[in-house]
Amino acid sequence: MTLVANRKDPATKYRIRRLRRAELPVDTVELARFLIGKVVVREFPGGRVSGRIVEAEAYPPGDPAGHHYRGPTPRIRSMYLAPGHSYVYFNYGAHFMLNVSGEVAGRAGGILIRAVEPLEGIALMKKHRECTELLDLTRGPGRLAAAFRIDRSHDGIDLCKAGVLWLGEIVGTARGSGKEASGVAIGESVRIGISRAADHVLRFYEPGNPYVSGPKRLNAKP
DNA sequence: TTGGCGATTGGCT
DNA sequence: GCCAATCGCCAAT
Repeated sequence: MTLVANRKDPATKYRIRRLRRAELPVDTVELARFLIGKVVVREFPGGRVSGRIVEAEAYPPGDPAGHHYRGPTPRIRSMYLAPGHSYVYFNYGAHFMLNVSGEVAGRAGGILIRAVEPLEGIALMKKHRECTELLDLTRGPGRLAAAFRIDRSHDGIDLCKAGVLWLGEIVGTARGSGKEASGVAIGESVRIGISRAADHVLRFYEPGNPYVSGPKRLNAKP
């Protein structure tokens, strides 16, 4: 199932290797699936916060629900970067959203990281969120950004490079990778909270994982 | 220059 | 389950 069992062993360390750009699918929808099971790592001077991606949504080129639908604007410039760059925006006057660019440079596509399963730095996440409920720390895009203290300054970062924010894969456990390596199916559904293209099945999640957000009807288990 | 609106959350019924 | 809060973006004036 999940890696939640590791809570029983606080000393558990994860070995995480950074993803290389060359291994990322150059396609927003494929990359969204690929990222399920991968890890978001946030480095602080005092420690590290990391979490395993359990839910993501694709906003591919031509998608009426995508910010890039009406052509390029200053805000969305990072979605035009090569796959594996961050696109961070501020929404509803209150929350930052972390996205990963998914198309070849010059073409816009984004993947919204909607939820992660906390791995390292849980105490730090609780502090950032001012919340002690483990299940509420990173379940939802706004919460995840707050727990990782991701803001506008993290827009346009190369996530395949060492730095304050990067993408990785757990080394040494089958649960570290996505569908192909683990053999576990990835759930699919329509996306959450949008009005246009509301019937497109572009949301991907790990069935049964308690850190997946959204209503039950969208989170069918295997 | 302005107003409508949003890839959400948390609090209250 | 419903709904207000809140503010940056951008299309239209």
